[in-house]
Amino acid sequence: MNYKIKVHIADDHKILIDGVIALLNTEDDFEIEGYSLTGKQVVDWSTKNKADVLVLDINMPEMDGIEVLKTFRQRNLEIKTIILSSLSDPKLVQEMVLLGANGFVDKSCASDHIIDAIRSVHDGIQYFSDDVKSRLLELYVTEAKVEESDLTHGDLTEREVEVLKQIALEKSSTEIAEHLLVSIKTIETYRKSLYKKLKVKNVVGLVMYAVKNNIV
Amino acid sequence: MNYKIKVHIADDHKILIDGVIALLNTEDDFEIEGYSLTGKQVVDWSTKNKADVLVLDINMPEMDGIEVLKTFRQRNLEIKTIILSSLSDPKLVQEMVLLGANGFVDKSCASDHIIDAIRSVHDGIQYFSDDVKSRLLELYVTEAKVEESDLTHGDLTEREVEVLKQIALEKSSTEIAEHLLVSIKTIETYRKSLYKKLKVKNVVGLVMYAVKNNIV
DNA sequence: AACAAAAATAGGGTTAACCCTATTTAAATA
DNA sequence: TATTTAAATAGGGTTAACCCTATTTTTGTT
Repeated sequence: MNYKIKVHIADDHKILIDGVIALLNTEDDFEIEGYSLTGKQVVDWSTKNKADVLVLDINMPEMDGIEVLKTFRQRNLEIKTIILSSLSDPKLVQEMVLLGANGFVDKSCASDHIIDAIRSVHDGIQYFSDDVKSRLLELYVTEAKVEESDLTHGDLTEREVEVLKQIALEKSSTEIAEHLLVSIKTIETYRKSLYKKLKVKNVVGLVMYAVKNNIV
Repeated sequence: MNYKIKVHIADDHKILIDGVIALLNTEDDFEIEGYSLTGKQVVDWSTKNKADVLVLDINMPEMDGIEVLKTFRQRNLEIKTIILSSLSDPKLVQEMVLLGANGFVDKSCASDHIIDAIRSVHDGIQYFSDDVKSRLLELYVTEAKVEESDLTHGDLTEREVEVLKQIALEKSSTEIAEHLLVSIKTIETYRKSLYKKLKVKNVVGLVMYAVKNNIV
Protein backbone atom coordinates (compact mmCIF):
# COMPACT_ATOMS: atom_id res chain seq x y z
CA MET A 1 0.00 0.00 0.00
CA ASN A 2 1.72 3.14 -1.17
CA TYR A 3 -1.01 5.59 -0.16
CA LYS A 4 -3.21 5.82 2.89
CA ILE A 5 -6.29 8.00 3.39
CA LYS A 6 -5.42 10.58 6.04
CA VAL A 7 -8.28 11.11 8.47
CA HIS A 8 -8.84 13.70 11.17
CA ILE A 9 -11.61 13.18 13.73
CA ALA A 10 -13.49 15.84 15.65
CA ASP A 11 -15.95 15.02 18.44
CA ASP A 12 -16.35 16.21 21.98
CA HIS A 13 -16.53 12.65 23.28
CA LYS A 14 -13.08 11.14 23.58
CA ILE A 15 -14.51 7.65 23.87
CA LEU A 16 -16.19 7.98 20.47
CA ILE A 17 -12.93 9.19 18.92
CA ASP A 18 -11.11 6.21 20.41
CA GLY A 19 -13.78 3.93 19.00
CA VAL A 20 -13.50 5.35 15.49
CA ILE A 21 -9.70 5.22 15.61
CA ALA A 22 -9.78 1.59 16.71
CA LEU A 23 -12.23 0.85 13.93
CA LEU A 24 -10.12 2.54 11.25
CA ASN A 25 -7.00 0.75 12.49
CA THR A 26 -8.63 -2.60 11.65
CA GLU A 27 -8.31 -1.56 7.99
CA ASP A 28 -4.92 -0.98 6.40
CA ASP A 29 -5.78 1.95 4.12
CA PHE A 30 -6.37 4.58 6.81
CA GLU A 31 -3.97 6.81 8.64
CA ILE A 32 -5.14 8.87 11.64
CA GLU A 33 -3.99 12.50 11.40
CA GLY A 34 -4.87 13.44 14.98
CA TYR A 35 -8.15 14.43 16.53
CA SER A 36 -9.96 17.44 18.02
CA LEU A 37 -12.33 17.75 20.97
CA THR A 38 -13.74 21.16 20.02
CA GLY A 39 -14.54 23.03 16.83
CA LYS A 40 -11.88 25.58 17.64
CA GLN A 41 -9.26 22.84 17.86
CA VAL A 42 -10.24 21.66 14.37
CA VAL A 43 -9.78 25.14 12.90
CA ASP A 44 -6.45 25.62 14.71
CA TRP A 45 -5.27 22.20 13.57
CA SER A 46 -6.25 22.95 9.96
CA THR A 47 -3.99 26.01 9.73
CA LYS A 48 -0.87 23.86 10.13
CA ASN A 49 -1.91 20.35 9.17
CA LYS A 50 -3.63 18.50 6.35
CA ALA A 51 -5.83 15.45 5.93
CA ASP A 52 -7.90 13.91 3.15
CA VAL A 53 -11.06 13.43 5.15
CA LEU A 54 -12.47 15.14 8.20
CA VAL A 55 -14.99 13.29 10.35
CA LEU A 56 -16.91 16.06 12.07
CA ASP A 57 -19.43 16.06 14.90
CA ILE A 58 -22.02 18.84 14.89
CA ASN A 59 -22.53 19.38 18.62
CA MET A 60 -19.26 20.52 20.09
CA PRO A 61 -18.34 23.12 22.72
CA GLU A 62 -16.69 26.47 21.85
CA MET A 63 -17.46 26.19 18.15
CA ASP A 64 -19.88 23.77 16.56
CA GLY A 65 -19.56 21.81 13.31
CA ILE A 66 -21.55 24.38 11.37
CA GLU A 67 -19.16 27.15 12.32
CA VAL A 68 -16.22 24.93 11.41
CA LEU A 69 -17.63 24.33 7.93
CA LYS A 70 -18.33 28.05 7.45
CA THR A 71 -14.73 28.85 8.36
CA PHE A 72 -13.40 26.19 5.99
CA ARG A 73 -15.56 27.55 3.24
CA GLN A 74 -14.31 31.10 3.73
CA ARG A 75 -10.72 29.86 3.58
CA ASN A 76 -11.52 27.70 0.55
CA LEU A 77 -10.05 24.69 2.32
CA GLU A 78 -9.98 21.51 0.28
CA ILE A 79 -10.92 18.76 2.69
CA LYS A 80 -13.65 16.19 2.29
CA THR A 81 -15.99 16.29 5.27
CA ILE A 82 -18.26 13.67 6.76
CA ILE A 83 -20.81 14.84 9.29
CA LEU A 84 -21.16 12.47 12.21
CA SER A 85 -24.45 13.30 13.82
CA SER A 86 -26.85 11.92 16.36
CA LEU A 87 -29.63 14.22 15.21
CA SER A 88 -30.32 13.87 11.53
CA ASP A 89 -32.68 16.77 11.07
CA PRO A 90 -33.25 17.05 7.30
CA LYS A 91 -33.09 20.85 7.27
CA LEU A 92 -29.73 20.67 9.01
CA VAL A 93 -28.49 18.14 6.49
CA GLN A 94 -29.47 20.47 3.67
CA GLU A 95 -27.63 23.35 5.30
CA MET A 96 -24.56 21.15 5.68
CA VAL A 97 -24.66 20.22 2.01
CA LEU A 98 -24.76 23.92 1.18
CA LEU A 99 -21.71 24.43 3.34
CA GLY A 100 -19.87 21.74 1.41
CA ALA A 101 -20.27 18.60 3.52
CA ASN A 102 -19.65 15.47 1.46
CA GLY A 103 -21.21 12.79 3.61
CA PHE A 104 -23.55 12.07 6.48
CA VAL A 105 -23.43 9.22 8.93
CA ASP A 106 -25.84 8.81 11.78
CA LYS A 107 -24.23 7.81 15.05
CA SER A 108 -26.80 5.09 15.50
CA CYS A 109 -25.63 3.43 12.27
CA ALA A 110 -23.62 0.25 12.14
CA SER A 111 -20.03 1.27 12.78
CA ASP A 112 -18.63 -0.05 9.51
CA HIS A 113 -20.74 2.50 7.63
CA ILE A 114 -18.22 5.13 8.62
CA ILE A 115 -15.53 3.17 6.76
CA ASP A 116 -17.60 3.07 3.59
CA ALA A 117 -18.36 6.74 4.00
CA ILE A 118 -14.71 7.76 4.29
CA ARG A 119 -13.70 5.73 1.23
CA SER A 120 -16.64 7.15 -0.77
CA VAL A 121 -16.04 10.81 -0.09
CA HIS A 122 -12.32 10.31 -0.65
CA ASP A 123 -13.21 9.03 -4.12
CA GLY A 124 -15.37 12.10 -4.66
CA ILE A 125 -18.67 10.33 -4.11
CA GLN A 126 -21.21 11.75 -1.69
CA TYR A 127 -22.26 9.38 1.07
CA PHE A 128 -25.51 9.38 2.99
CA SER A 129 -26.31 6.68 5.50
CA ASP A 130 -29.67 4.95 5.01
CA ASP A 131 -31.09 6.64 8.06
CA VAL A 132 -30.24 10.10 6.73
CA LYS A 133 -31.63 9.15 3.32
CA SER A 134 -34.94 8.18 4.89
CA ARG A 135 -35.17 11.44 6.79
CA LEU A 136 -34.45 13.46 3.67
CA LEU A 137 -37.04 11.50 1.75
CA GLU A 138 -39.54 12.12 4.52
CA LEU A 139 -38.97 15.85 4.22
CA TYR A 140 -39.15 15.67 0.44
CA VAL A 141 -42.52 13.95 0.57
CA THR A 142 -43.77 16.38 3.22
CA GLU A 143 -42.82 19.29 1.00
CA ALA A 144 -44.61 17.63 -1.88
CA LYS A 145 -47.73 17.25 0.28
CA VAL A 146 -47.65 20.95 1.11
CA GLU A 147 -47.48 21.71 -2.59
CA GLU A 148 -50.38 19.37 -3.17
CA SER A 149 -52.67 21.32 -0.87
CA ASP A 150 -52.06 24.31 -3.07
CA LEU A 151 -53.47 22.68 -6.18
CA THR A 152 -57.00 23.77 -5.34
CA HIS A 153 -56.21 27.49 -5.76
CA GLY A 154 -58.46 28.61 -2.94
CA ASP A 155 -61.82 29.69 -4.26
CA LEU A 156 -60.64 31.17 -7.52
CA THR A 157 -62.82 30.44 -10.52
CA GLU A 158 -61.49 28.63 -13.58
CA ARG A 159 -61.49 31.85 -15.56
CA GLU A 160 -59.62 33.70 -12.83
CA VAL A 161 -56.93 31.03 -12.68
CA GLU A 162 -56.62 31.19 -16.47
CA VAL A 163 -56.13 34.97 -16.36
CA LEU A 164 -53.69 34.64 -13.47
CA LYS A 165 -51.63 32.16 -15.48
CA GLN A 166 -51.42 34.56 -18.40
CA ILE A 167 -50.48 37.45 -16.13
CA ALA A 168 -47.68 35.35 -14.63
CA LEU A 169 -46.45 34.72 -18.17
CA GLU A 170 -45.85 38.46 -18.50
CA LYS A 171 -48.85 38.97 -20.77
CA SER A 172 -50.63 42.34 -20.72
CA SER A 173 -54.38 42.68 -20.27
CA THR A 174 -54.67 43.47 -23.98
CA GLU A 175 -52.83 40.29 -24.94
CA ILE A 176 -54.90 38.20 -22.55
CA ALA A 177 -58.12 39.74 -23.87
CA GLU A 178 -57.12 38.81 -27.42
CA HIS A 179 -56.22 35.29 -26.32
CA LEU A 180 -59.49 34.72 -24.46
CA LEU A 181 -61.58 36.65 -27.00
CA VAL A 182 -63.12 39.07 -24.52
CA SER A 183 -62.84 42.80 -23.82
CA ILE A 184 -59.79 44.29 -22.10
CA LYS A 185 -62.21 45.59 -19.49
CA THR A 186 -63.29 42.06 -18.68
CA ILE A 187 -59.73 41.02 -18.02
CA GLU A 188 -59.28 44.06 -15.81
CA THR A 189 -62.30 43.03 -13.81
CA TYR A 190 -60.72 39.63 -13.29
CA ARG A 191 -57.60 41.36 -12.05
CA LYS A 192 -59.72 43.31 -9.59
CA SER A 193 -61.50 40.24 -8.26
CA LEU A 194 -58.17 38.44 -7.97
CA TYR A 195 -56.83 41.33 -5.87
CA LYS A 196 -59.85 41.12 -3.62
CA LYS A 197 -59.84 37.34 -3.24
CA LEU A 198 -56.11 37.04 -2.72
CA LYS A 199 -55.96 40.16 -0.57
CA VAL A 200 -53.13 41.77 -2.53
CA LYS A 201 -52.58 45.33 -3.71
CA ASN A 202 -51.35 44.86 -7.28
CA VAL A 203 -49.94 42.53 -9.91
CA VAL A 204 -46.90 41.88 -7.73
CA GLY A 205 -49.05 40.11 -5.17
CA LEU A 206 -50.68 38.07 -7.93
CA VAL A 207 -47.36 36.84 -9.27
CA MET A 208 -46.23 36.07 -5.74
CA TYR A 209 -49.31 33.93 -5.24
CA ALA A 210 -48.92 32.28 -8.63
CA VAL A 211 -45.33 31.28 -7.94
CA LYS A 212 -45.99 30.05 -4.41
CA ASN A 213 -48.92 27.98 -5.59
CA ASN A 214 -47.21 26.53 -8.63
CA ILE A 215 -49.61 28.05 -11.08
CA VAL A 216 -46.58 28.73 -13.23
CA MET B 1 -54.09 -17.28 7.39
CA ASN B 2 -57.52 -15.71 7.60
CA TYR B 3 -56.76 -12.67 5.46
CA LYS B 4 -54.83 -12.26 2.26
CA ILE B 5 -53.68 -9.04 0.63
CA LYS B 6 -55.64 -8.61 -2.58
CA VAL B 7 -53.45 -7.36 -5.41
CA HIS B 8 -54.29 -6.08 -8.87
CA ILE B 9 -51.52 -5.68 -11.44
CA ALA B 10 -51.44 -3.30 -14.39
CA ASP B 11 -48.72 -3.38 -17.04
CA ASP B 12 -48.74 -3.50 -20.80
CA HIS B 13 -46.33 -6.43 -20.83
CA LYS B 14 -48.08 -9.68 -20.13
CA ILE B 15 -44.81 -11.42 -19.40
CA LEU B 16 -44.05 -9.00 -16.58
CA ILE B 17 -47.51 -9.55 -15.11
CA ASP B 18 -46.98 -13.30 -15.24
CA GLY B 19 -43.65 -12.86 -13.52
CA VAL B 20 -45.10 -10.80 -10.69
CA ILE B 21 -48.01 -13.20 -10.26
CA ALA B 22 -45.63 -16.16 -10.08
CA LEU B 23 -43.55 -14.26 -7.56
CA LEU B 24 -46.51 -13.37 -5.36
CA ASN B 25 -47.75 -16.98 -5.49
CA THR B 26 -44.56 -18.14 -3.82
CA GLU B 27 -45.81 -16.31 -0.71
CA ASP B 28 -49.02 -17.37 1.05
CA ASP B 29 -50.36 -13.95 2.06
CA PHE B 30 -51.18 -12.64 -1.40
CA GLU B 31 -54.24 -13.09 -3.56
CA ILE B 32 -54.26 -11.94 -7.19
CA GLU B 33 -57.37 -9.94 -8.03
CA GLY B 34 -56.88 -9.95 -11.78
CA TYR B 35 -54.69 -7.82 -14.01
CA SER B 36 -54.94 -5.08 -16.66
CA LEU B 37 -52.95 -4.45 -19.82
CA THR B 38 -53.99 -0.82 -20.29
CA GLY B 39 -54.84 2.11 -18.05
CA LYS B 40 -58.40 2.08 -19.31
CA GLN B 41 -58.79 -1.53 -18.24
CA VAL B 42 -57.68 -0.60 -14.73
CA VAL B 43 -60.29 2.15 -14.47
CA ASP B 44 -63.02 -0.14 -15.86
CA TRP B 45 -62.01 -2.91 -13.49
CA SER B 46 -62.05 -0.53 -10.51
CA THR B 47 -65.71 0.39 -11.03
CA LYS B 48 -66.84 -3.16 -10.26
CA ASN B 49 -64.00 -4.75 -8.32
CA LYS B 50 -61.83 -4.08 -5.32
CA ALA B 51 -58.30 -4.81 -4.17
CA ASP B 52 -56.02 -3.71 -1.34
CA VAL B 53 -53.02 -2.88 -3.46
CA LEU B 54 -52.62 -1.85 -7.08
CA VAL B 55 -49.28 -2.41 -8.78
CA LEU B 56 -49.26 0.15 -11.57
CA ASP B 57 -46.97 0.68 -14.55
CA ILE B 58 -46.60 4.24 -15.84
CA ASN B 59 -46.14 3.66 -19.56
CA MET B 60 -49.24 2.02 -20.89
CA PRO B 61 -51.29 2.42 -24.09
CA GLU B 62 -54.68 4.17 -24.20
CA MET B 63 -54.32 5.70 -20.74
CA ASP B 64 -51.11 5.93 -18.76
CA GLY B 65 -50.52 5.45 -15.05
CA ILE B 66 -50.70 9.16 -14.37
CA GLU B 67 -54.18 9.40 -15.86
CA VAL B 68 -55.25 6.36 -13.87
CA LEU B 69 -54.13 7.97 -10.62
CA LYS B 70 -55.88 11.23 -11.52
CA THR B 71 -59.10 9.34 -12.16
CA PHE B 72 -58.80 7.44 -8.88
CA ARG B 73 -58.23 10.67 -7.07
CA GLN B 74 -61.29 12.31 -8.56
CA ARG B 75 -63.40 9.34 -7.51
CA ASN B 76 -61.76 9.32 -4.08
CA LEU B 77 -60.94 5.66 -4.49
CA GLU B 78 -59.27 4.03 -1.51
CA ILE B 79 -56.62 1.75 -2.95
CA LYS B 80 -52.95 1.66 -2.07
CA THR B 81 -50.85 2.10 -5.18
CA ILE B 82 -47.32 1.06 -6.00
CA ILE B 83 -45.75 2.57 -9.09
CA LEU B 84 -43.72 0.06 -11.05
CA SER B 85 -41.45 2.08 -13.24
CA SER B 86 -38.44 1.67 -15.47
CA LEU B 87 -37.78 5.40 -15.53
CA SER B 88 -37.36 6.80 -12.05
CA ASP B 89 -37.32 10.47 -12.91
CA PRO B 90 -37.45 12.31 -9.57
CA LYS B 91 -39.90 14.94 -10.83
CA LEU B 92 -42.21 12.19 -11.96
CA VAL B 93 -41.97 10.48 -8.59
CA GLN B 94 -42.91 13.72 -6.89
CA GLU B 95 -45.93 14.12 -9.17
CA MET B 96 -46.96 10.56 -8.38
CA VAL B 97 -46.74 11.22 -4.65
CA LEU B 98 -48.97 14.24 -5.18
CA LEU B 99 -51.47 12.04 -6.95
CA GLY B 100 -51.51 9.67 -4.01
CA ALA B 101 -49.06 6.92 -4.92
CA ASN B 102 -47.89 5.01 -1.86
CA GLY B 103 -44.79 3.28 -3.16
CA PHE B 104 -42.20 3.17 -5.90
CA VAL B 105 -40.30 0.20 -7.19
CA ASP B 106 -37.83 0.39 -10.02
CA LYS B 107 -38.17 -2.43 -12.54
CA SER B 108 -34.43 -3.00 -12.37
CA CYS B 109 -34.71 -3.77 -8.65
CA ALA B 110 -34.41 -7.23 -7.18
CA SER B 111 -37.79 -8.86 -7.66
CA ASP B 112 -38.42 -9.55 -3.98
CA HIS B 113 -38.52 -5.80 -3.38
CA ILE B 114 -41.99 -5.76 -4.84
CA ILE B 115 -43.11 -8.15 -2.10
CA ASP B 116 -41.75 -5.88 0.61
CA ALA B 117 -43.35 -2.92 -1.11
CA ILE B 118 -46.81 -4.48 -1.23
CA ARG B 119 -46.68 -5.49 2.43
CA SER B 120 -45.45 -2.03 3.41
CA VAL B 121 -48.08 0.02 1.63
CA HIS B 122 -50.76 -2.38 2.81
CA ASP B 123 -49.66 -1.57 6.36
CA GLY B 124 -49.89 2.13 5.54
CA ILE B 125 -46.14 2.63 5.21
CA GLN B 126 -44.75 4.34 2.12
CA TYR B 127 -42.19 2.30 0.23
CA PHE B 128 -39.42 3.61 -1.99
CA SER B 129 -36.87 1.29 -3.53
CA ASP B 130 -33.23 2.21 -2.91
CA ASP B 131 -32.80 3.29 -6.49
CA VAL B 132 -35.69 5.73 -6.30
CA LYS B 133 -34.42 6.99 -2.95
CA SER B 134 -31.05 7.75 -4.50
CA ARG B 135 -32.60 9.66 -7.38
CA LEU B 136 -34.75 11.71 -5.06
CA LEU B 137 -31.77 12.48 -2.90
CA GLU B 138 -29.84 13.53 -5.97
CA LEU B 139 -32.58 15.97 -6.91
CA TYR B 140 -32.81 17.21 -3.34
CA VAL B 141 -29.10 17.99 -3.24
CA THR B 142 -29.22 19.58 -6.70
CA GLU B 143 -32.06 21.85 -5.60
CA ALA B 144 -30.05 22.85 -2.55
CA LYS B 145 -27.09 23.68 -4.78
CA VAL B 146 -29.27 25.84 -7.02
CA GLU B 147 -30.53 27.77 -4.02
CA GLU B 148 -26.97 28.36 -2.97
CA SER B 149 -25.88 29.80 -6.31
CA ASP B 150 -28.68 32.34 -6.16
CA LEU B 151 -27.16 34.31 -3.33
CA THR B 152 -25.09 36.50 -5.65
CA HIS B 153 -27.97 38.13 -7.60
CA GLY B 154 -26.15 38.22 -10.91
CA ASP B 155 -24.68 41.58 -11.71
CA LEU B 156 -27.37 43.71 -10.18
CA THR B 157 -26.12 46.69 -8.22
CA GLU B 158 -26.87 47.11 -4.52
CA ARG B 159 -29.36 49.86 -5.29
CA GLU B 160 -31.12 47.75 -7.90
CA VAL B 161 -31.50 44.83 -5.50
CA GLU B 162 -32.89 47.21 -2.88
CA VAL B 163 -35.49 48.55 -5.31
CA LEU B 164 -36.32 45.03 -6.46
CA LYS B 165 -36.94 43.99 -2.86
CA GLN B 166 -39.34 46.88 -2.34
CA ILE B 167 -41.15 46.10 -5.58
CA ALA B 168 -41.59 42.50 -4.48
CA LEU B 169 -43.10 43.80 -1.25
CA GLU B 170 -45.89 45.36 -3.34
CA LYS B 171 -44.58 48.89 -2.88
CA SER B 172 -45.26 51.43 -5.63
CA SER B 173 -42.54 53.55 -7.19
CA THR B 174 -43.82 56.52 -5.19
CA GLU B 175 -43.53 54.63 -1.92
CA ILE B 176 -40.06 53.35 -2.79
CA ALA B 177 -38.96 56.86 -3.76
CA GLU B 178 -40.12 58.19 -0.38
CA HIS B 179 -38.38 55.34 1.41
CA LEU B 180 -35.08 55.82 -0.41
CA LEU B 181 -35.37 59.63 -0.48
CA VAL B 182 -34.99 60.00 -4.25
CA SER B 183 -37.27 61.04 -7.12
CA ILE B 184 -39.96 58.73 -8.46
CA LYS B 185 -38.23 59.04 -11.81
CA THR B 186 -35.06 57.60 -10.36
CA ILE B 187 -36.92 54.54 -9.14
CA GLU B 188 -38.47 54.16 -12.57
CA THR B 189 -35.02 54.22 -14.12
CA TYR B 190 -34.02 51.39 -11.79
CA ARG B 191 -37.05 49.47 -12.94
CA LYS B 192 -35.96 50.00 -16.53
CA SER B 193 -32.41 48.82 -15.91
CA LEU B 194 -33.75 45.80 -14.03
CA TYR B 195 -35.90 44.90 -17.03
CA LYS B 196 -32.89 45.15 -19.28
CA LYS B 197 -30.52 43.19 -17.04
CA LEU B 198 -32.99 40.46 -16.22
CA LYS B 199 -34.39 40.37 -19.76
CA VAL B 200 -38.02 40.68 -18.67
CA LYS B 201 -40.90 42.72 -20.04
CA ASN B 202 -42.51 44.12 -16.91
CA VAL B 203 -42.89 43.97 -13.14
CA VAL B 204 -44.19 40.41 -13.42
CA GLY B 205 -40.81 39.22 -14.60
CA LEU B 206 -39.12 41.09 -11.79
CA VAL B 207 -41.24 39.42 -9.13
CA MET B 208 -40.65 36.08 -10.80
CA TYR B 209 -36.92 36.62 -10.57
CA ALA B 210 -37.15 37.87 -6.99
CA VAL B 211 -39.06 34.81 -5.86
CA LYS B 212 -36.87 32.33 -7.70
CA ASN B 213 -33.73 33.91 -6.30
CA ASN B 214 -34.97 34.18 -2.75
CA ILE B 215 -34.76 37.95 -2.66
CA VAL B 216 -38.07 37.87 -0.82
C1' DA C 1 -90.24 27.75 -9.60
C1' DA C 2 -88.51 31.60 -7.19
C1' DC C 3 -84.82 33.78 -5.24
C1' DA C 4 -80.14 34.80 -3.90
C1' DA C 5 -75.36 34.59 -4.78
C1' DA C 6 -71.59 34.29 -7.60
C1' DA C 7 -69.43 34.51 -12.13
C1' DA C 8 -68.60 36.51 -16.57
C1' DT C 9 -69.02 40.35 -19.11
C1' DA C 10 -67.77 45.52 -20.09
C1' DG C 11 -67.50 51.02 -19.93
C1' DG C 12 -65.42 55.64 -17.85
C1' DG C 13 -61.91 58.00 -15.34
C1' DT C 14 -57.34 58.33 -12.55
C1' DT C 15 -52.88 56.90 -11.41
C1' DA C 16 -48.93 54.33 -11.74
C1' DA C 17 -46.04 51.92 -14.85
C1' DC C 18 -43.39 52.01 -18.84
C1' DC C 19 -40.48 54.14 -22.99
C1' DC C 20 -37.06 57.69 -24.53
C1' DT C 21 -33.61 60.91 -23.35
C1' DA C 22 -30.11 63.19 -20.34
C1' DT C 23 -26.83 64.83 -16.54
C1' DT C 24 -23.59 64.10 -12.71
C1' DT C 25 -20.71 61.15 -10.18
C1' DA C 26 -17.94 57.03 -9.39
C1' DA C 27 -15.06 53.29 -11.00
C1' DA C 28 -12.21 51.04 -14.22
C1' DT C 29 -8.63 50.99 -17.64
C1' DA C 30 -5.54 52.51 -21.20
C1' DT D 1 -3.68 61.46 -16.14
C1' DA D 2 -7.03 61.10 -19.68
C1' DT D 3 -10.68 58.35 -21.42
C1' DT D 4 -14.22 55.17 -21.17
C1' DT D 5 -17.71 52.68 -18.79
C1' DA D 6 -21.06 52.02 -15.39
C1' DA D 7 -24.04 53.84 -11.65
C1' DA D 8 -27.15 57.03 -9.64
C1' DT D 9 -29.90 60.65 -10.51
C1' DA D 10 -34.22 62.80 -12.91
C1' DG D 11 -37.72 64.99 -16.56
C1' DG D 12 -41.52 64.44 -20.52
C1' DG D 13 -44.87 61.74 -22.80
C1' DT D 14 -47.70 57.30 -23.72
C1' DT D 15 -49.82 53.22 -22.39
C1' DA D 16 -51.32 49.88 -19.38
C1' DA D 17 -52.87 49.09 -14.81
C1' DC D 18 -56.00 50.14 -11.35
C1' DC D 19 -60.60 52.07 -9.06
C1' DC D 20 -65.74 52.58 -9.35
C1' DT D 21 -69.94 51.14 -11.31
C1' DA D 22 -73.17 48.07 -13.87
C1' DT D 23 -75.55 44.28 -16.74
C1' DT D 24 -76.30 39.50 -18.11
C1' DT D 25 -75.69 34.73 -17.22
C1' DT D 26 -74.90 30.90 -14.43
C1' DT D 27 -75.28 28.40 -10.22
C1' DG D 28 -77.07 27.06 -5.96
C1' DT D 29 -80.66 27.04 -2.40
C1' DT D 30 -84.89 27.09 -0.25
